[in-house]
Amino acid sequence: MAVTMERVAKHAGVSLKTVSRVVNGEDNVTQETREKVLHAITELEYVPNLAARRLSRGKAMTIGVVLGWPLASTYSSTMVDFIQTECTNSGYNLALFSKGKDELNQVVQAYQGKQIDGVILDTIAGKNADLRKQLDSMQVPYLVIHPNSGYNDNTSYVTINDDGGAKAAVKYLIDIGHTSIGCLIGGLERIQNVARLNGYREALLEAGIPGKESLVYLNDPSDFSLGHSGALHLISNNNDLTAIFCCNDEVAMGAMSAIWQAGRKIPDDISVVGFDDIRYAAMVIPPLTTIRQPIEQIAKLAVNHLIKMINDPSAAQMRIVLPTQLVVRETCKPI
Amino acid sequence: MAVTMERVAKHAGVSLKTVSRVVNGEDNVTQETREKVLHAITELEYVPNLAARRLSRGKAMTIGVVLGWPLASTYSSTMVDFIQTECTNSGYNLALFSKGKDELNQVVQAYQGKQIDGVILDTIAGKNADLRKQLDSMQVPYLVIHPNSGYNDNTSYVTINDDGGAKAAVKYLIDIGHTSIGCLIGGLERIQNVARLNGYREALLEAGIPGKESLVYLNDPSDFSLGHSGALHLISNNNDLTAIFCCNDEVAMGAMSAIWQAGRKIPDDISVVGFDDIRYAAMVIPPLTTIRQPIEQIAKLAVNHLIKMINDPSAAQMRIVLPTQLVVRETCKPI
DNA sequence: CTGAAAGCGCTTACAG
DNA sequence: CTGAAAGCGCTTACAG
Repeated sequence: MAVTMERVAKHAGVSLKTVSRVVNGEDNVTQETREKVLHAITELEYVPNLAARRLSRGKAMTIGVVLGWPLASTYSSTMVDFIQTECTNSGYNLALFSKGKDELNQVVQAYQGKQIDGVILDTIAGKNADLRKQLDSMQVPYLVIHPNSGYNDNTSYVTINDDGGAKAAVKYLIDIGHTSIGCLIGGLERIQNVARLNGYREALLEAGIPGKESLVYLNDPSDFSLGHSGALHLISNNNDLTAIFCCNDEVAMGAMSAIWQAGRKIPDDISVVGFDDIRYAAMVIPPLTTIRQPIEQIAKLAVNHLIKMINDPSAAQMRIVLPTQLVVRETCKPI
Repeated sequence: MAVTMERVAKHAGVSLKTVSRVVNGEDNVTQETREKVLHAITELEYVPNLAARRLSRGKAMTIGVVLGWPLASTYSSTMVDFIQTECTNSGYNLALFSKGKDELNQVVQAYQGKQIDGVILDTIAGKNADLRKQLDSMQVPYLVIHPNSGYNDNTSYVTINDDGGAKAAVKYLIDIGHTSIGCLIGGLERIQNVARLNGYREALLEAGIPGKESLVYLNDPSDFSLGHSGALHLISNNNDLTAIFCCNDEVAMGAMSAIWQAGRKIPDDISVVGFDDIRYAAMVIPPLTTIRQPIEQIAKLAVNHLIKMINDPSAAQMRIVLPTQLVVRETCKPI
């Protein structure tokens, strides 16, 4: 019933194996033969049966993504969207796993059941040492987006220059005249937060501005409510506060709400800078000045390298740190 | 190398087919035999090879989800998250397709290539008549979440009582004393928007409050910027405006920003009600009063019924309209 | 209640 | 450059 390689082979007057060669783009086929086969494929509207390919190849042609952040967070869903596109482009499917849904067993079973060939972990999922240990011991190809510490020496990853990004954000504030700059940051058990805090401090240091404890507010998780309570805290503890650097855009959104609520204006009274450049950053009023992460590029690098690892277990490790970019919108004002 | 049914069979001293019966939960197996097999499975840590199952069953055990909204929208990613969970619970995988990525061909090829057994369309994807026609002609099991009009008589769907939800929201505003209530609504080519507008009008009608053209602002798409420009429009055209009903939460977020920006307070000067109860609704300042959609329930019904359709092409159609619920938070104030 | 055989649609060696 | 055979790990009839 279904159009199979066999039917294509008969139609083209060649062997099944030759059809297989053409379909898989192998090169030891005459131009003439290839065209006959291609014609038959077009005519019969042949589409390969992936299940069969998977079974015979012993590959799932599917990549697992383990999410620690909720998919409903804008950063995660944007990332997954790009990963999905890249998977599709490379002939792979995407299987989603979420933390808190017994992810360790789910992933292990999926790998053993040949449902996935490799795994991408987000920064939170990557903190699960049991998971990593299990993946290591089963020799599952995997890589981490935004790694933390305590990793295997040969764990591959892709991340961004958090330090540099934060520094650029704060340097921008300093350049336009701010000196009393608050900092809203998430839990320091995550290296990204440590790096962003460092960037903040480095920028101050280079400008010769002394740091003040009361200007740094630290809490976890780094979400809307951190931004909200943090901004109120900074405002009430620093009379001269004129700017706030937030460790991500959702935190910035929380800070902005709190600032308005406190009766201050953005950017007239207080300037705000975010981090990530998620979809909402440009939509907020006023549009948020922030540090852009190259989310699409991260997704592409991760998928492509994971596929390399899948096809060649001895593939060189990948450790890439991507640059970020300051996006100036309307939440900052020169003093 | 891999633990197969054959190895389990040998280990348990039964035939391969008996193992298959136990694994698939068929009932014509003695309790005793079953336990022997179960023991062997546990001992060998057997996990079924899905690729093999797919090939032999001729089923992909995978459900496709076609998204018209960007996955980065909170409503979509929340829905997908629930769909994914339900798929996992039912032994299915999830394959994501996004509009604008040549979704028609992607889906058709995936179905022909036995990568997916059926499809769930979101409301926007469901508007693609070519897609639906193609799916119909290929007899692909599919259903729509929040359908529009122009459908086949036997298209299954699950949706919510948009009309009733909107009416409840506006009735609530009326009950606490509001009479000059604005309405921010998306394009009327989508039935959901038509229904929500109707609900708004019905509530006014029942309360004997005359409708005013200047109180309804209509634009597309129904996103943050609609809320922002719409609220400014309503404010400048209605001196007595005391409340705004928004067709979704993102629109409400836009409206809230604009209201603050215009120097008005929420809820002191203007009350706001949203729709959907997305994740951000509770995080916004002040927390947004809104109409909750049972997103999880929608996801479950959709997945479970699609699986029914997949396994029994003659399955009865499903047309479910779920109730909504008013969630009172802090954006509304009695007059 | 249990089992032996054939087949799902490909790919992987192995020949020639 | 091309092909025939065996096999991937299950399930689907068909027997008994």
